[in-house]
Amino acid sequence: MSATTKANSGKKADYGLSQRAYTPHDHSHCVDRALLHAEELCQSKGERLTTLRKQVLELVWDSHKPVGAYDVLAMMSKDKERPIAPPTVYRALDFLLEQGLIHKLNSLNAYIGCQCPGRPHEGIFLICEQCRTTRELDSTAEIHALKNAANQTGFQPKRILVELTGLCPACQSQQSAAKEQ
Amino acid sequence: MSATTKANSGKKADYGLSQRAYTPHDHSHCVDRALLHAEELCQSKGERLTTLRKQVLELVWDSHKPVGAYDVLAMMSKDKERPIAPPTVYRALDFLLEQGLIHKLNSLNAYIGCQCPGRPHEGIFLICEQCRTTRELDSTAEIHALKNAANQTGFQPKRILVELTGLCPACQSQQSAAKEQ
DNA sequence: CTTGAGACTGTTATATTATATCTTTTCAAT
DNA sequence: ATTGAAAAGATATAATATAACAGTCTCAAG
Repeated sequence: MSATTKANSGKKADYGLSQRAYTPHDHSHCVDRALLHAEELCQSKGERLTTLRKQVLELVWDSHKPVGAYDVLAMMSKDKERPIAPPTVYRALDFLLEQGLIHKLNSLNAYIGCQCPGRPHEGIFLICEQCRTTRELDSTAEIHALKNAANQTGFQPKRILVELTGLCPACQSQQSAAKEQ
Repeated sequence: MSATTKANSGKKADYGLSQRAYTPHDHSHCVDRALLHAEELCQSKGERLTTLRKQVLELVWDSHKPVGAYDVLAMMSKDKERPIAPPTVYRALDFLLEQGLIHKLNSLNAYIGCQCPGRPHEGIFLICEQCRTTRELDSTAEIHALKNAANQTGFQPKRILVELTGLCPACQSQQSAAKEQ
């Protein structure tokens, strides 16, 4: 088949930080960065990033994989006498969605931390069907092309949702390795 | 704004039949056509388009708006002593999805008839946030662009989901008319 | 025609995801 | 301290979807 090469040999756009989703790394840095961004963003907008909301954000950022609302719920309830109730989690998720700090993946009913908050943008998500690792492609050109195509038909687009499901680099090489046996 | 004209004046891609979703028309034709296509397709593939499945397909095609599984359920149960159970509907929907006769709109948890079955394709959906009328844009160019962009990053895309939410031509003119008052 | 295997449907129960509503708490501004 | 608005707690329930098993239909092989 085609390009499974790891290091992008320089030709195309810089896909930046989120590429690290696929490679081992000290994930606590990602979480720290996300929390810091969130603090700053909320500060500047006069929004309240409460303990609860921060905790939910941190749990959503638990990995580079999408997390269900009830996963968050379970994680939060773990070391509590009395479990948290769903609305508590959903309200926090809704807040974070509104602030653009997380995204909802509609094909999975799950949530993932926004990899480039601040800049308002509409994500294109690359979801690995095997390991579920999900990466955000901040590619405005394609989004524009889509919106233009829609406009051509008289439709006035406002929000756009793009989710690609397939195999991430790691899972591709794993599969081809398995085949060689 | 732009092109709401019925007969496409030749310049751009042929957005064909589905444009009619926005304009009054004898919808029974759409349903008949869909059912006929379905018959032919199943025939040719050796699949069984049973009464139940046909009925579900017909109900999904009830309008150019997405329909929830439980809407179908309700419609089917209406003139029955004993109501239909969810799995019955979901199984039929799954079958129709597999055959490419309907699509699922993930942002709405709802289903809509495929406006160009047969040709395997991946839909781009234009969902009106006001009247919910939904139209399928059979635009392969943008899909390719997206897949390419994904490939550039080493991701191997398999399925793709694109949903645009906004205002359909009819609801746009309604809104601007309302403003003029 | 019979029959048997597989496909389809029925039925019951339950899982998963999400929201409505009302109460209590927090917290910043007065 | 008071208070008013926003946030969080608590209870109930809605909406969407699937698991598991039993019964029925279909159709081709005998």
